[in-house]
Amino acid sequence: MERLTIKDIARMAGVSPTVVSFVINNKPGVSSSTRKKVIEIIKETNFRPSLSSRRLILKKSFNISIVVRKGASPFNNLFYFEIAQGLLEKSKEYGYNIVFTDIPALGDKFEFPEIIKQKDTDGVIFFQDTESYILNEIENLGIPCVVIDAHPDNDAYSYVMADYEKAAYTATMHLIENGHTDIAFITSCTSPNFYTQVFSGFKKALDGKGISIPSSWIQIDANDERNEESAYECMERILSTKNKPTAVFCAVDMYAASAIKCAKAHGYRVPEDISFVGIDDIILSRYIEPALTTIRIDKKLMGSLAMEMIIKKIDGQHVENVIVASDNLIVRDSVRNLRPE
Amino acid sequence: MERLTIKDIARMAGVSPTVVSFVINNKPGVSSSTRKKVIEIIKETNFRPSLSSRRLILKKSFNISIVVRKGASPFNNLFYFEIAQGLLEKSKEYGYNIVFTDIPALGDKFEFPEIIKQKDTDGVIFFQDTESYILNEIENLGIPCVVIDAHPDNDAYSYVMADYEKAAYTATMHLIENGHTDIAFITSCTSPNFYTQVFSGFKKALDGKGISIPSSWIQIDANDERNEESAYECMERILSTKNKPTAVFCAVDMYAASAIKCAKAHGYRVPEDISFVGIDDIILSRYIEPALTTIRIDKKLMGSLAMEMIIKKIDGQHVENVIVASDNLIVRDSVRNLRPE
DNA sequence: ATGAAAGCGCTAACAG
DNA sequence: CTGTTAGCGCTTTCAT
Repeated sequence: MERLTIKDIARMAGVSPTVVSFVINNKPGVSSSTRKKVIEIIKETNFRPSLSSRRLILKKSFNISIVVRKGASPFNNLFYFEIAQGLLEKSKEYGYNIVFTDIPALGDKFEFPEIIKQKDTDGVIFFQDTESYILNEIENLGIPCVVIDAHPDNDAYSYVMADYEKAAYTATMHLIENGHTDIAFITSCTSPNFYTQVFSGFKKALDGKGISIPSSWIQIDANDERNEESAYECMERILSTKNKPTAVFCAVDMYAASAIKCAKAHGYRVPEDISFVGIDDIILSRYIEPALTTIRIDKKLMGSLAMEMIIKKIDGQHVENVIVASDNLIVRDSVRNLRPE
Repeated sequence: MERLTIKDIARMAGVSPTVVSFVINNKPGVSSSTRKKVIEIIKETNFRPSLSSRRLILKKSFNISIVVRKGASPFNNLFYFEIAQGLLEKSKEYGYNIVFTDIPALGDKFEFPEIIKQKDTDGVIFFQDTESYILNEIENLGIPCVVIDAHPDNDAYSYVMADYEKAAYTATMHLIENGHTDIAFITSCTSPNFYTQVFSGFKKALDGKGISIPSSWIQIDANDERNEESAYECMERILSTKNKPTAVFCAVDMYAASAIKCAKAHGYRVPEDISFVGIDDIILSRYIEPALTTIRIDKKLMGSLAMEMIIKKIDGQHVENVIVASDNLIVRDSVRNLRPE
């Protein structure tokens, strides 16, 4: 079965291909009667114009690449997927394909995927922190890009990120509102921007209530590569101080999972002896024991916002970076209320 | 900066576009000296032929769509991601784009994504169970497809799936080898094929040792939609029988997670009082307490096999369905050894 | 071994 | 308002 072309439709409708093209593209300059006729035939025949031809003449690929980091942790992968769903939904409205690619893990020999080298993409969306030389190269190729959930040092690139300061503030305040004043803090500091945000949110909450804590309760050596062990060690250090905190705020749910494991291993009950809050609301958080109270980061929203941004950029419009509100507290079982009822 | 074309390269090399096309496509009929010259210039200029043109003339999209179910559980998403990585790796070798799409959740009004309607895809890969009328429609459109990790009722469609019978057998044998003979079983039966496989693996292990169990220990009403509650209820039913099993085999890790939760809630210690094994090795399994002993299903392998299949089908070759070996036991902490040391 | 030319299916001047 | 026509950048037949 031969594929229909615009010519066939034109013949069937008794008009020229131009006219058909016009109605397909919703352009003015066609009498409403012919337009109606053409539309009817298109519907009847279930005709779709060849994307390949349009790509060629329009010099547009109708592809948007999403690039993820090879060898990212499974938990990050889960994020990716949530983000991807946001992207996908939006992409449909605009007629773009979402094509999935990856780049080597941090530190490995870097190379762009073929789709980018061939410029078979109208825009690219990076997931999470991306070295700026990569972003530079993309820019050099003249391809618009936006990065999702990174913590950029400057505003040279478009991004959509979560408001981690607000998240940290909300998490810490929840502890305070439950009567905690002896609050420890576990975070990473590999991304300066992330660290700054999360720390200042934490501090703001404490300062607002005039709470002070020993510096040994601030542990900044968790990191994503050795997630589990690093956060575990942070918790051990906190537990080895003379005064024990009644609660610990973890910058990321994964750290909380490890820290809780550590606390239990040392004979503490959670939340009876020590309470925990995290940020992210990863799927795991519902399954650890006790289920983790946390701040939900809306990855799907971030995905659809990023999609809107990249499309604007492709269309040559100016875009503002966006920071999505991140104060959605999910109360589960990891925080004990110290207040008298 | 204007994009280079095959014409430019031809001019620079002092040959005709035809020749350039020939060398790009590795076709014979070019003297090795001119070939060398052309190759050199291509390298120098970093030239890549326009994919759009090739698509048009070759009538090939160089796209392979992967279609996932909208609203699938986050756990499935994680599977998807692993599969996607397998696909991705392979796709690079063949120069296809992997484009990500979704279809409505089971039961919702069905519609194909645009990329398929437009036939802007050379093949499609479905993730997990897919209604056969959908597969039929794709076939009608003349687009090759393969489905991954489904449990097809017949062999009309190409698929790659895990050997769940073997997995079930291996899991159950592990229990038996640890001295268990009172073994309960939690599964779903919504997919007849899956149920049959898993049940016969379980039975085979039991029969081999002449073990018999009360039928009330066989609970088949777990299901993926209400994962958590359904498996929990299955476990409650098992616990309400007069004789308690010393172990339970769960057809899927998720069921094990819920069943363990249930056992603990009823005051049983795991694995001291009751042992558990699952199948899948989802990420969660390492994090529940105790960490779950399970059979690993290699989703990434399934992805890359599916990619090889779809490419063969696109090239008009015959393909055999593949069943990937699934007896990789991952021993963790959820099984107690009843045997004297 | 190389080149000229046609054409894939569409869009967009331009002419009528 | 409608039609003619010239490409987009490649592949491929057919001459040479």
